[in-house]
Amino acid sequence: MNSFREKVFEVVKKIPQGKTLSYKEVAIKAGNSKAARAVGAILRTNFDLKIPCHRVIKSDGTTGGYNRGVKQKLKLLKKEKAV
DNA sequence: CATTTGACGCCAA
DNA sequence: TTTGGCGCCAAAT
Repeated sequence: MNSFREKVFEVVKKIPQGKTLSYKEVAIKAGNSKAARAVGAILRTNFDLKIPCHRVIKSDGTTGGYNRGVKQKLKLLKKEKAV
């Protein structure tokens, strides 16, 4: 974790299957409770399949966006949360 | 280097 | 409940 993004990646990678964290939660775990926006920017610019970014949603409960398409994100969440 | 944009969050009206 | 405004951070231009 040499930068904030590294921390964000670590946090998101640690999200267990069937669970979802809000951008703010991820930001807090990464060390900046106000960097929710930055988390989205980071996940958006970083395409890493090792990062289950589909488990990161808004605090409102809405999914937000996804680099593979919101439809895919909804489907993944539905499947993972359903189990 | 300065400015703008955006997968966000919270508050007030 | 919905809309508008402000704050915060990282990446893109």
